[in-house]
Amino acid sequence: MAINKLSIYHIIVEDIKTKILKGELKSGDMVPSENQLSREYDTSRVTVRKALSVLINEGYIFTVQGKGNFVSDPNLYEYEFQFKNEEHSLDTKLISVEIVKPTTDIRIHMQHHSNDKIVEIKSYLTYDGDIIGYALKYMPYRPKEPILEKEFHYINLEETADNNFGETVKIKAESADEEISKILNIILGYPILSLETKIENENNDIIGYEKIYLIGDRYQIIGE
Amino acid sequence: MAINKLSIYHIIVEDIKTKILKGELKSGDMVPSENQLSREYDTSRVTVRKALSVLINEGYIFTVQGKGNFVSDPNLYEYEFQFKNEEHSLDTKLISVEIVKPTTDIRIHMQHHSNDKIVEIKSYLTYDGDIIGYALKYMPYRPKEPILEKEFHYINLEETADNNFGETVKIKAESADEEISKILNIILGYPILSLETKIENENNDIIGYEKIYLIGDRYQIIGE
DNA sequence: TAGTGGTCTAGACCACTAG
DNA sequence: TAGTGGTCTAGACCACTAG
Repeated sequence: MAINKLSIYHIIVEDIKTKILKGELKSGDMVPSENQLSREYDTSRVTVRKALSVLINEGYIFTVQGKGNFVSDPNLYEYEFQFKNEEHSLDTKLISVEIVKPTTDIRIHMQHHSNDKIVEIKSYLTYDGDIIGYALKYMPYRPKEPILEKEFHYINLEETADNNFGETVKIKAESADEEISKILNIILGYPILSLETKIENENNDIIGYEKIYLIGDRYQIIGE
Repeated sequence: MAINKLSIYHIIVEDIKTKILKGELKSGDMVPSENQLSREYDTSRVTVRKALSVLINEGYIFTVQGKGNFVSDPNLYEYEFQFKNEEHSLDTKLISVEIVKPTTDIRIHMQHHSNDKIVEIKSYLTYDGDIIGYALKYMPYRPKEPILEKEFHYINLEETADNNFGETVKIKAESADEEISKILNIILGYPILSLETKIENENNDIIGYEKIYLIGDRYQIIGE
């Protein structure tokens, strides 16, 4: 096997990875600034940014402009999950599935600190065929590792009863906004009851985030 | 919504994407060399490389040192998904599936701290054919590695199995805002019941986010 | 050998964040 | 305001490819 001469940015990448793996840099910690790293490695800022881009791309850190780069939560590189319907008359109808860049809001909800794109699933909630709501689901998306030939499975969001993981639910009364009103064919400001769900694993990491918008004057959610 | 001024590298990215989508650049075709693009866009090679790195990252092209950059196999960024409808009365109707830049709100929800695009799925929730809600789903998006010829499979969202993942759901009663009211065709302030779900993996990373908007005064959800 | 991408310099100015 | 990341310049030299 050939021994590759490490370029400066590779060295920086390996150093920071090592610090993260050793625990010297923990989740949420700020990585030394670009200027600091430039001085530390006696290199240009461009080279430092090249190194950071690699780390961002691999999910080790994430960037917040004006603040710095921060260590991500431990990543999952495989996402297998599906969405499941409630076992009631309430049903869903797929609107769209997209792989997108997550918004800040979504990232916060999902505690998604990496640079990874996420899967967004939009669907209608129907009851006896009628659209009574709108559901938004978010999941981290990751391509397979080059070596690993695995498939991504999106596991049922609803089925959480039989697992050991936790979930948090928020129930809100909202007014239909432009997007939602369009989607649900209701007027702006129309009251909406929303259910926001965070799916967590045994480490309390959020592995999924879902928000369901129910047309507010038609349904009332009673839950826990 | 703010209008983002396009940087040079963004322009290059969009131009090349357009050419690929229009078929002017086909799978296997060589992208103009870095020097050619530098001259064409009257910019530095560093900026051109920045643009190419974005395209590489998104799976549109791949690099071969000493030869050039080449358009990836279209199949690489296509993804398949299925949706299963329970035979219940509540149903969903797909509105759109897009790969978009996440809004701040979405990023927060998904705790997605990068600017990566995400998959956005919009759908109606119907009941007996009537639109009763609107669903927004978000998932991280990642193109496959150029070399890997794998497909993305979006497995039935509704169909669940016993999985090891968790989810968090927020149920809200909202007032229809402009967007939702438009989508759901209800007046501003109209109550909306929303269901927001975050799907997490075993590491509690948010791998999916969904928000469902249900017209609030028409339905009542009973669950747990 | 000519052309390609890979790494890197030593700056510059802009945008965003927080006090 | 000071510090951070974002974009960009106008070069340089190295590594790889193919004729």
